[in-house]
Amino acid sequence: MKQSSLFPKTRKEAPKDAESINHKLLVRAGFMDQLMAGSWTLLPMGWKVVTKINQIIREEMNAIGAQEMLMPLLHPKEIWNETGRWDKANDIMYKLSDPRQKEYALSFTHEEIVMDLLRKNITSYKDLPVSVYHFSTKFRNELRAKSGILRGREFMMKDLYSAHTTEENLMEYYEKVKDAYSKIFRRLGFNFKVTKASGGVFTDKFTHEFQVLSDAGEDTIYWRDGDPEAINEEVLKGDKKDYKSSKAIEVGNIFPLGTWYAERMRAYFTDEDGKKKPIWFGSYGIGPTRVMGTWVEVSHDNKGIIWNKEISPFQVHLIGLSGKGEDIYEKLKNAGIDVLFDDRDVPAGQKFNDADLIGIPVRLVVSDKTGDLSAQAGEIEYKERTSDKTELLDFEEVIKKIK
RNA sequence: CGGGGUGUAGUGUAUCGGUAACACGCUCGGUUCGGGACCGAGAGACAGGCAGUCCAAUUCUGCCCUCCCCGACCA
Repeated sequence: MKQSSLFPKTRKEAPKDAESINHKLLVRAGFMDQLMAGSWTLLPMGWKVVTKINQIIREEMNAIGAQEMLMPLLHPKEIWNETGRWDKANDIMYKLSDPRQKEYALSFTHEEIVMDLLRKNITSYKDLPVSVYHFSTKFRNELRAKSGILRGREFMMKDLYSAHTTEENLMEYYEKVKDAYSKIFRRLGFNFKVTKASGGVFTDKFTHEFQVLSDAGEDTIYWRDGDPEAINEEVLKGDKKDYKSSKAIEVGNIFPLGTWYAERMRAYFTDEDGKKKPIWFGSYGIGPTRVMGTWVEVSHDNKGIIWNKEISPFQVHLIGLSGKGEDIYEKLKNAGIDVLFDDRDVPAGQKFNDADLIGIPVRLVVSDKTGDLSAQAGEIEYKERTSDKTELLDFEEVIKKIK
């Protein structure tokens, strides 16, 4: 991608209302744009980042046998009435009606929809277990959207649902998902804690949250060294004196929901003894857009964002000075490298500042000073976003470093 | 939803009763070309909206809206 045609341009100043780090940096660097409170466009680079986050999630979901699909976002009132959540979730659910007065909800989650699929398609214990997931928009009427992209009214979520014949089988899978989620957040590079929490409007049982330690978080979690899990303040009763604590951002949450949904929606299967039994159910969510915002909160400096190679919008940022770089750009592309080539006719300082702001982990510079592969010796300046050191490498060495 | 802020060119700000200025950005020309370079010339705003006060309102008053922050709420 040539930076001269990248949409949009970077900004020198953050919007004046922006206070949170992710809001300031993601807007300045051109990753997202605000339409209204809690509502964001993911601009081309922002979408690339989210796509990479999604891909990591997808790989780990597929690895535990989950099947990807896509469900509607416009839901009929009737299905929400079946569980009583049309009224129970009134505060958070966007409701609308069409010209004929038929009422709908914009999806804030999909338990009811999956349960409907299950009752239509699952008849025997032989049909279970099943786990399905999708990536889609969630609408939640937050009383107060805030903190940039961390708490929006419309955001992306990967939600996974699993169905089982027994509680044991559900809990076995629940643990699998817990491991898969841990693997995802480890791959993404977060310092996070698996945290015991309550279930909110979803279940009376305990649940687990995946909490990234950050002052920008809304939750407070407690843990003791050596414990496998932290505890959310909301469920930690009693003495906190032996615990360490931190603010944290919830990036994922898993719920062992049990048979509550199946009982209300008549989703039964026939077991080995020919008896009708309710399906055991669990749901599991990760918010990729919040993950992006969280990454910026925990990985930036005073110059800009610092992506890691897993979710960086591009693998390398090639800066051409004095009109150089085009041939290196072509070579990198041909080598399969996803490169952002700053071919703009602007001062070098502006290019370097933008590179720092955008935060691609590897920066290459080609100029009169470095020489040019097509010319003679061929040297490319190599620098990592997190380091002040630069070194001169030839093309092959650069490729080796990147891969 | 309660409380507190906020709203002026694309962005960030100034003016604070006499009809809007500056910086950045943008356009054109020229000089530059390794950390947002320089010179010159331009374009760009019925000052969030609606009422009201006043000879006169961006400026004062009221209502509404917006966005941000604190709280409540919250997969």
